[in-house]
Order: sequence, then structure tokens, then C-alpha cells
Amino acid sequence: MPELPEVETVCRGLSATLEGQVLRQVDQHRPDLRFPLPKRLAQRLTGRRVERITRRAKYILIHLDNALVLMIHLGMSGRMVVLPPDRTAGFVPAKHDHVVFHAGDGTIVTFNDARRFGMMDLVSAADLERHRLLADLGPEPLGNGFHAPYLSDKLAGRRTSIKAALLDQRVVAGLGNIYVCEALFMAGISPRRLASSVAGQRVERLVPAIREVLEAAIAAGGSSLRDYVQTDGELGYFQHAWAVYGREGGACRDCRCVPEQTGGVRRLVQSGRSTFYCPLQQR
DNA sequence: CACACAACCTGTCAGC
DNA sequence: TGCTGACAGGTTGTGT
Repeated sequence: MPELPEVETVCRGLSATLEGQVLRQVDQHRPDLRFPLPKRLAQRLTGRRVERITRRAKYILIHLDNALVLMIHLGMSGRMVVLPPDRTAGFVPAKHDHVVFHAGDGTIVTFNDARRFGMMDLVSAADLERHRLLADLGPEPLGNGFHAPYLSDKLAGRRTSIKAALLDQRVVAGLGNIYVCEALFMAGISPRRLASSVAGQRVERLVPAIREVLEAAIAAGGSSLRDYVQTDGELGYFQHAWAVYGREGGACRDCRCVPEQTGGVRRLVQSGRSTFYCPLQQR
């Protein structure tokens, strides 16, 4: 998926197009995604006004005027595609357009998810923080609750790799495979290093590295793999800035060594996920 | 409890 | 062109 910066980008796009609007019609084309969709989802959303759209970790939170919140997770392949009113003539749902939202001004927003690892739920605003999918999440990496003493404490005693620990949403919420690789590179920390050994100066480097990587990606409008599309349908472009991710055998962004001599960026598998790193710059 | 791994499902790409 | 296998941004459930 869409990791935190992509979800943030989607939320900003949706805020601009949907906030204040009434959902005139909602079409549901299948009963389930990763989990069953809420009962009578379309009926319960129809006629509701969108108050505001926020984000928690990788969840899109659409706050409605009746104190309900539509939670959306994009999974690996989910997208929210916005069709402005002047481009909806002859609209026909595309393959994998599982839920379609029609706004009062004619805008159409489609939730498209080929792999169906995404999910949606409709919950009361009062219970939001206690929702089972949100209750155990760690702090937002860009928020005040994420700092070196906190992270140092969470990593202490963990016997797994720093890579796996940072992917654990209970440690910090919103990082995914790409940005963990990128943040570890920026901090000069090997992804193979034991989590509990990341302390002191290393944590002091890691926390700002995580923030900078995420902020740069958000500023670039979210990164992209080939099939990720922002709310306006344009492809993101931050992928051009990846320092190590997807660059196996090549030079990392900052390396002055010659890949033909050093082997360049290495790829390995940790907890079933590809990790990319530069062994010369990450220890 | 903590961790590794398989499973969920479809699409794309490289190689033959 | 067609087939096969590997791989893909995430999370949950199971087993050790």
C-alpha cells in the first residue's frame, strides 16, 4: 500500500473534494473486502454529509454528520480515484471498483482494490479510538508522541531486527516496507541490526530520519509503484527519490563506491519482506 | 509473550 | 503468444 505518506496524500485530496458534501448515492458492488463490509453500508452512508477527513496510521477516517466514521484501509493495492463532475459523463465502474461514492456536486469517488486486502468499517465516533484496528497502534511518527526516549524504550529487549520492529504498527504507526528501508538508510543503521541494539546515538539519528523520509514523501505527493494513483488520478513521483528501495545491485543514492566492485545495494528477505540496504553505509 | 511464517487475492514481469 | 514462477505497498491468524 500506500504507506503513511500516500494515505496522507489521499486524505488531503479527499478533504478538498468531499468535505462539506452530501453523499447522494453509494454503490456497493461486493459484500466483502478483506473483511465483510458493514451491513447496509450503502444505505447507512446515503444522505450523510462529510464533516471532515482525517488519518490515523494508514487508515482514512471519514467523519460523517451523524457521529459515525467511515474507516478505510487501502491494503496493498487499494486506491481512491476522484472523478470531477466534468469527467463523470458515461461513468461505468472499472474492474475492482468495489464501492462508488457519488457526491452532491456530481463528483464520483471510487474505491478500487484489485487484491482486496483493503477494508472498510463504519463505527461511532465515540468508540473510534477503541476500535480493534486502532486500539493497539503506536504513536504517529510525525506527532509529538514519537521521540527518541519513547522509541528507545520500545526497542529495548526486543530480539528481532530493527527492520521488523519498525514495521510493527504497535511500535510506530504508519511505516511500511519502503519507508523503513529508506529511514534506516538515512540513519546509517543496518536493517539486520538487533532492535535492542538501536539505542543512544542511533535512536537519536533514527527518529529524525523517519520524520524526514515521511515528510519528504508527503511533500512530493506520496510515492508510487506502477499501479498507485492519487485521488486526482495522477501518478505519484517520489519513487524517483528512493535511495535504496528497489535498487538491488545498483548504487545507493549517496554512495561514491562503484557497484561493479562492491555489489551495490543488497536485497535480503526479513519476515517475508524484501529489504534493501547499502552495507557500506549502514551498520 | 515474542517472533516467524503462511494466508488472504490479483496483476505484472521476467524467463523459457 | 502463452505458460510458469516470483514478487508486490499490509495485516491477521496460527504455530513454535
